[in-house]
Amino acid sequence: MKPPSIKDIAKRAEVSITTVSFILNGKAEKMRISKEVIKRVEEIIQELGFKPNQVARSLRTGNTKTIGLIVEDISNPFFSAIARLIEDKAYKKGYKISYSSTENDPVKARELIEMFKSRKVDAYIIAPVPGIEEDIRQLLAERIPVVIFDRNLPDLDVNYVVVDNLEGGYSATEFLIKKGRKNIAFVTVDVEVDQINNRFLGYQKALRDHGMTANAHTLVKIPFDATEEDTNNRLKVLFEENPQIDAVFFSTNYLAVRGLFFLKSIQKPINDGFMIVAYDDQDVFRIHTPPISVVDQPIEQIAEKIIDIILQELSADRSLPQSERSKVSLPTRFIER
Amino acid sequence: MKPPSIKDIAKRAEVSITTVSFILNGKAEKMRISKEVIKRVEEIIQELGFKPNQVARSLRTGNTKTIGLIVEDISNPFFSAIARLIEDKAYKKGYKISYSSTENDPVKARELIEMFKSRKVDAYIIAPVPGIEEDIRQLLAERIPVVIFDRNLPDLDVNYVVVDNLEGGYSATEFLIKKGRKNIAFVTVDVEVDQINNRFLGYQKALRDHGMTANAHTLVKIPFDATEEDTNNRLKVLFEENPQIDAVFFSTNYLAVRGLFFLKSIQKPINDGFMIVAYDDQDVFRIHTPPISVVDQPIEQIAEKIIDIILQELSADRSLPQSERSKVSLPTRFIER
DNA sequence: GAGGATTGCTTAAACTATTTTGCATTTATC
DNA sequence: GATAAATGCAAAATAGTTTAAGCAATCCTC
Repeated sequence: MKPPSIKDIAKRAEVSITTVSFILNGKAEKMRISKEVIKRVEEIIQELGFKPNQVARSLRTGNTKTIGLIVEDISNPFFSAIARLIEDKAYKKGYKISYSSTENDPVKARELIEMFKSRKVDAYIIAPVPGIEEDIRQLLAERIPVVIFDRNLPDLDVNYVVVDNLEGGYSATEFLIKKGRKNIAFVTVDVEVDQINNRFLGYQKALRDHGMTANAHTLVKIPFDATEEDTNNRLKVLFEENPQIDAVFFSTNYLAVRGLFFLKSIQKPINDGFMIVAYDDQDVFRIHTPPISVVDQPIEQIAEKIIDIILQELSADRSLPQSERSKVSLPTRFIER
Repeated sequence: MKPPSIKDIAKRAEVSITTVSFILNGKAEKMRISKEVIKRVEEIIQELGFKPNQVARSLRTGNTKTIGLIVEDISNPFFSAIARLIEDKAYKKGYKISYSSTENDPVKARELIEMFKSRKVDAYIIAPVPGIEEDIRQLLAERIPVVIFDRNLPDLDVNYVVVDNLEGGYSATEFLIKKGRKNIAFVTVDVEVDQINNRFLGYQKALRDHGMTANAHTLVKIPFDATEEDTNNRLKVLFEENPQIDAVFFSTNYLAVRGLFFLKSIQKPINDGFMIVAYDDQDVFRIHTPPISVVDQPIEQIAEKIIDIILQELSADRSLPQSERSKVSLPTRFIER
């Protein structure tokens, strides 16, 4: 019992396929199809429960009504929250989302772009990894809408939505300094991405502005694919070799979570003598005792901006000369707890 | 600068489209295409960077190499973790995932299935809502692979992967009873889904087995779309009207999180005199002071089972008589903290 | 009042990029 | 010179959209 095709509808209504197509696509008026025919066809569509085959449609029209979402890890709360918000808005415009996780691996990222290309997704939303600049440039050359977010790729002229990570890093560090911290460790992920770099630069700048300098010994770079155990070991070394540390700034949400577990495991209390700040406002940080101060990213705004840019480009006449790229940088908000 | 099509390759190699197609699909041997031709064509494919148009391919072959994932809310850590694990395995077999969130709304769920149908996804992974039985039955009638998970739809003969929620509810409740709790409240979501019902039944059974009965006053059903404020108000009423409560069992992860925030806000301590258990092992529960005991679902196993079933059905010869449906129920694990 | 344009409706055929079936041609073998 | 093997292609099919054209009746113009 195959689902009916447009041909079945046409046959049953005793009109041509074209006529059905016009009616389906709201061109009945323009093509001056009689009210009776429209009614008859629509009734038959109802009756047989006909739904146009989107694949055939895509082949002919060249658009799939699908947006490709490429992130670092869809199970990271930051990305899944973004995914959820984007999905909602896209859905209202008839777009579906296809997602993939890169694990910060440029090879995989490139493969994913290839895969999405062959699937002819209409637009791309990408949390990029360095090393895929050329692939993105390629997309742009084909005039396919692209927005990158979370991180920028500085030498690429592309729409982006990021937050001011330098400011974010600065505010977190300054907070700690004002709380009298003298030895602020910086724990980060060992990936050369723009947003992480900026968080570090903000940290560095805040230190300098207050007459301090970053200490190479208390800067820990943890590989993205490090296990929890591995992470713990590195943190252990950090604290053993640098007992003077009186605060830690974690540059990513998941590292901060691991850090909290680690501190709990070694029973190091977080208090007036030892402070923590994290990136991203998540439940864990609010619920922790004591609560953890964080640099909060405006997730709703980020998602909204992304999808607005995408939908706007999708609806724009692509034959016209391209308008300016949208370059959006949103402020972070430091939440003191 | 459009990407090249198979036609361009054929023209450049001075062979027919058919030949290129055979080479692309590894049928060159079988179709006795000469080594030289194969080599020449492959070189040109390389040179022009040709990637077959998956849309055209799908139209012709009838499969899209896409799996539709329909969950309650992709930003819920339980679902996003599942999504991530499924994605990995599917990707290795050349499948992509398209996702959507139902918000427990049967109307939206039905629309999503329709949308996926018109997009001709090859298989469905669904965390179902009551009211979509008929739509799923329809899919099954068309012999499309479907796995439902998280919740079962009892009157449907379909593959499913669930956990033993009755046992889960039982173990959590029994733990509290053994800890000497006399008045255990049950806070749940007001949706008639199988897994939530079973958690309640487990709770009820444990009470009965220990000579107690569920108290209707300490059973709180919170609408799925309730705001946090709304949730707080309901919890406030619960505790004000039932000061005798000495434990709460939250039937879902997000309600437990809200509950913890609420308890924090009214400064009600969690200790030997007042205990909490939650569903799903999440960071928040582990990091909380004191740590919260939970009913842990084996997420990796769930994801693995789901995708195994799907991939197996996708690779099976659909013309053959259908083999038995897979009905998987995995054990939960109570983690005492 | 003859020829062309317009109107209102409908349709045949082309097009999208690929797979697949059945057939055609060439070359080698005896 | 017939047969078989080797090699490759034409054309149909997939399910839609879109273009250009057809038809009959009416209107316009010189």
